[in-house]
Amino acid sequence: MDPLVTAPADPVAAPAVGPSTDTAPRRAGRRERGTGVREQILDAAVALIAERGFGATSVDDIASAAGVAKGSVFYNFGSKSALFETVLVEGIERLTTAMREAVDGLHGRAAVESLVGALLTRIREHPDFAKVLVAEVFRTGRDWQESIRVVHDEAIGTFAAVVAEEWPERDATLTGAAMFGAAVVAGLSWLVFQPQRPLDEVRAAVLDAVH
Amino acid sequence: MDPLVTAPADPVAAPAVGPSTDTAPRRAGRRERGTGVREQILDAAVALIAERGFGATSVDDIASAAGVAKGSVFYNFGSKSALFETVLVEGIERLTTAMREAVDGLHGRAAVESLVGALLTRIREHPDFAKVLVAEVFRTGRDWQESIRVVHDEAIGTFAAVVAEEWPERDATLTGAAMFGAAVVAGLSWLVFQPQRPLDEVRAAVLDAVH
DNA sequence: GTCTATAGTACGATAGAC
DNA sequence: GTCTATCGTACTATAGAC
Repeated sequence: MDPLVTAPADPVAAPAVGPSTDTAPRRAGRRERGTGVREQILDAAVALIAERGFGATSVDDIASAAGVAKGSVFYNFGSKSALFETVLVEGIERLTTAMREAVDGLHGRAAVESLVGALLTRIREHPDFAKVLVAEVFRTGRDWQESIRVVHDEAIGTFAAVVAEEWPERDATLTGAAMFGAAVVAGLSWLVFQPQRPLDEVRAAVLDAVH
Repeated sequence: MDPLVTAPADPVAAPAVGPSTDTAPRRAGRRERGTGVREQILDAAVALIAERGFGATSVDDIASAAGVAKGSVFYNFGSKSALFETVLVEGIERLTTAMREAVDGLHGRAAVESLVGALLTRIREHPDFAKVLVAEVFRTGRDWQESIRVVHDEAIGTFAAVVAEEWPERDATLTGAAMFGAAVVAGLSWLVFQPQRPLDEVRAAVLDAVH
């Protein structure tokens, strides 16, 4: 009766090296994503919080999944809440950038199609952040409420701008929320419950539903 | 740096009566919703968990919001997880019933319109459960995963059945997920970010988006 | 800048009076 | 069946070695 299912392999699986197997552990030459203590912690945090939720994920869990000591988490982020807020803010930036690039120069139906495709692509490539976003976006009264409001306004606002420009008779904000919701819920249903299907089918279904 | 902040007035504000100010505390004559220890606990739990999340809500918080002692929570539900699973299961039952009644005898576009209206009405009347559902529905690997899968399948399946019957060329499950997502996200955006607007406008916007 | 060790607290759950 | 009191644990955060 236990989950397993999705859980697509831990980000790092705890190398758990001692403090000084290498004397120069962070030479900072060329560095890929996920390298560097800070990035490792962020990656581990988003993966664990997506599965279990913020409250059910301890800093111990995050630290050992990232292969660092707990003290390093607090040194780099100050508190568990601040770590989570960093996860949100960085994820929002990436999501917003991708959506803005997708609509750039497009209008009306073509803009919606591009936006839905970009959103589904991001959900496929970063499902953990998508889950965290959905779980937190309607929750009021937490430390990171302001960051959440930004996600909501940016993500839905991108759809709303297209609606306002092309279909001025519609309510842009609510229609934008509906379109965003259609793409996100279909996208996560796809990844969580039937991940083998190709992206094109999902995009087609969303566009069938929202046109 | 501690939370506090919002915490918008407890549902019951802890009457905190001693054990026997009344010698016959539960005569079980006529009883409205929310009366009875079990129902008070469930109501308090869904309200608090919707705002703060499962992990950030303690059994102490739930007990005092419900005006009962912590021991009563464990006597009635056995564990914090089991309490939450009860919240989910009972909410699912009510949601499913409402949606099934809404489509009964209808087909195609009329069925979709009725379904969206029923869903928005339920979200307005029980926003706490809607928030909990959205927060948990894509999370894998928790105690109540099976209950979550049931919510997903029932709620989306109701839309999917309409799609399968009326538009057999479409992918019923994904299209149903998109429609469900459109209604839920627009509905919660409405209640959380612009609650003054009338339901009709929200329904119209959702139907604009999904037609 | 990362580690280990620990302080201090809050939590889930249980036992027993009433 | 609900209460109060308490047990044991696990957690966030900090201090200090390296």
